[in-house]
Amino acid sequence: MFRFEVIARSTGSRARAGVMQTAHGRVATPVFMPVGTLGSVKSLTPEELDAVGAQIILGNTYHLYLRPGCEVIDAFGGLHRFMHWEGPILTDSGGFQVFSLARLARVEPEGVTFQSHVDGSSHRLTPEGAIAIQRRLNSDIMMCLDQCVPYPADIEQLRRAEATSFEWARRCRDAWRSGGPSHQALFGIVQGGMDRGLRAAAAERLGALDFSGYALGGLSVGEPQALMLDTAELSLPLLPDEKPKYVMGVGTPEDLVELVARGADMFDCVLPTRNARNGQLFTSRGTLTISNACYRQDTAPPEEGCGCYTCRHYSRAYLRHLFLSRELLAYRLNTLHNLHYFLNLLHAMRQAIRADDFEGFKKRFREAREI
RNA sequence: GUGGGUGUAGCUCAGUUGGCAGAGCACCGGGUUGUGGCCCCGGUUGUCGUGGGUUCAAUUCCCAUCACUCACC
Repeated sequence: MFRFEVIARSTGSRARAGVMQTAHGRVATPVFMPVGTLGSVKSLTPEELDAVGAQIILGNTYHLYLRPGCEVIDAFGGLHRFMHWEGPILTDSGGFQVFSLARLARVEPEGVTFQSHVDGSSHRLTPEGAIAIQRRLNSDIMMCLDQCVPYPADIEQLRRAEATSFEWARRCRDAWRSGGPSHQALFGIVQGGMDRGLRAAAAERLGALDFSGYALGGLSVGEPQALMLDTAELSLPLLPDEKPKYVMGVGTPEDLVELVARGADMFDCVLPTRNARNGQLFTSRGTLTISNACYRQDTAPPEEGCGCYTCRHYSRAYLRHLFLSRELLAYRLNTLHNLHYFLNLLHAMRQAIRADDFEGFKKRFREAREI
């Protein structure tokens, strides 16, 4: 059911364009996936997401399992009908959240025991359990349970987390296969921190497990951008060329351009949506902090020439007013603009790769920010 | 009219046994990378109600006065 095909490659870089076929539709890559952790891309309806160009969105196992709970989503046959989004959905396994949100996470070979950040209740998440939950959510792409390590970390800590993540990946794959042929895809996640030897070994041995696709985890966890890019540059070519490659949790527009150049196909990041709610707008010339006093009487849209709903109808002065007044509309309009910017950026990259002009695209992208 | 209370940053209020005036919020910048509309980091702001007195020094002690406020008549 799940298929991926590379349809164009850039000659001056590793950038490539492809098509991913999922149970709920096709996705053109490279792609940016808006994050809808709790079954909603915050402040937007699915119709608006569609209109702004979203092809696939993210949901989160950890969050949805804790609230509203699988039995609620079961009644709808999965997340799609529950949230009224009939396009593709990728669910994160919850590994990252257990370590970033939950209290008292304890890792054992069997799985991870943690306390809910919602009500303090105790839970255990195992690789098999993570797959079982994602089956019930009925996502198009499931992710393996893994262990993410902050930066910096010592080599022993990295080694242990990578070993655990690999073992869990193997068990996730077995659990996935044990149910017979599935319309759901499963991606493996490469860990190993910023240690080159560990990363390379992790990428190679995970690549042998024949997942539907592969992800780089544990990036953008506090390391300098150059180190993140170096780590991705080292790891991406070591993963099977015919499979989609997903860099998790990244990143800024600059990060995305640099990672596409290094062969990445998929991204997700909270930056466009979260920063929208915090008043930061992304434009081709850089970021714009809408609360700044210089926009108080500015009648121009956030970005001149931008085709998004927000820029076609509203001024910086009005958006500033809405944001400072904490009006709900501020979150919606800012989110619409930022997602439009990110999705449009990826659209432009796909076109450039297909026309084999990715280098030209990069040049124009950089020049716009230098003005 | 009588008695009491309160006047300190834009707002709500600390404080000083007399020694360069503080907090929270607001405001102004910055941050945010597999999401808690959260949070974090910097910064600006004062005739200390007014006028006198005592003192080397008063926002602080004393006197007067004004404003607001409460109780009683």
